[in-house]
Amino acid sequence: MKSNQAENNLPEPTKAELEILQVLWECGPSTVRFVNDKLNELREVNYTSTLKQMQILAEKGILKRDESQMKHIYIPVEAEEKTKDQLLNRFVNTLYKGSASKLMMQLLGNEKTSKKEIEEIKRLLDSME
Amino acid sequence: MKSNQAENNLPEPTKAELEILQVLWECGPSTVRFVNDKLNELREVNYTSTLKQMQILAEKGILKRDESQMKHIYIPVEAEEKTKDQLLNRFVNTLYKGSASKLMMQLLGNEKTSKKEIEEIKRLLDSME
DNA sequence: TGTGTCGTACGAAATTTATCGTACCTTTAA
DNA sequence: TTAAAGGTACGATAAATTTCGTACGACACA
Repeated sequence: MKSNQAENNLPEPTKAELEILQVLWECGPSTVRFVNDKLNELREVNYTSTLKQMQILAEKGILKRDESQMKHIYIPVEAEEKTKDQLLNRFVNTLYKGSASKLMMQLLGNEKTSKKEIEEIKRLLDSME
Repeated sequence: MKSNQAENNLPEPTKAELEILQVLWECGPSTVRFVNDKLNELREVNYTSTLKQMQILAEKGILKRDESQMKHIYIPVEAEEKTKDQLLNRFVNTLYKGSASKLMMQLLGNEKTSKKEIEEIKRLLDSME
């Protein structure tokens, strides 16, 4: 008995589910075959594994699908931005007690964050006036 | 067969493990009893569950422990910042293709991020010259 | 010197997540 | 009109994570 509902309503996608969402976000509504091929560019996955995942995603209400054709087309219910927002919120809450600026500090102190990125961020903020 | 090694060396902490790390980060080196009490302020967990988790954490090399007393004292091996860095990197890579500025944009567009936070971030950046 | 309390060790069950095998239906082309 | 290719459905299994029960050793103290 564990609810795990997001602040709005949809359950948090798992790792494997997120992988699939990424493909759909990048490529738009797709068939299982297409998504599976994409995934196999990175790692080996059986077609039916991907199928099952996408069916689960649909059950959970994270994806909806067009069944009018034999090749079902899967579509994310929520926009990419909205889902990422949820994940980001969860992340900030968990690791930085909800403080975005704390996260920023971490980001800026992170050697993996390039000078170029930092410049880009500044530009963004300036243009926000 | 799944390695799941971070860019440096330590395996990624799981959810339950992260909960424990947070307590240790906040309160410093602690006994199982103490950590378990802390966790129970939020949710019900059996003492031995926490014990087991912390033993696993120690096995994995994420925690070390002082066994000189009967009440073992557990201590994170890596500094809080370093571990969070890893998690943040993974997060940015996964969701934003490694672009910190993309994450920033998401953060700034996020209604949960307050004006006050945004001001704070700007101050940070300005003081970074 | 018991006996209750508090500690660790650790196997095993429960849960969650991920992967796959098999059945079976549809379409297509020889 | 059938065989092959390719689709969905779905239970079962595997793998990873989490939780817990039980055993047993240290210590305090009546």
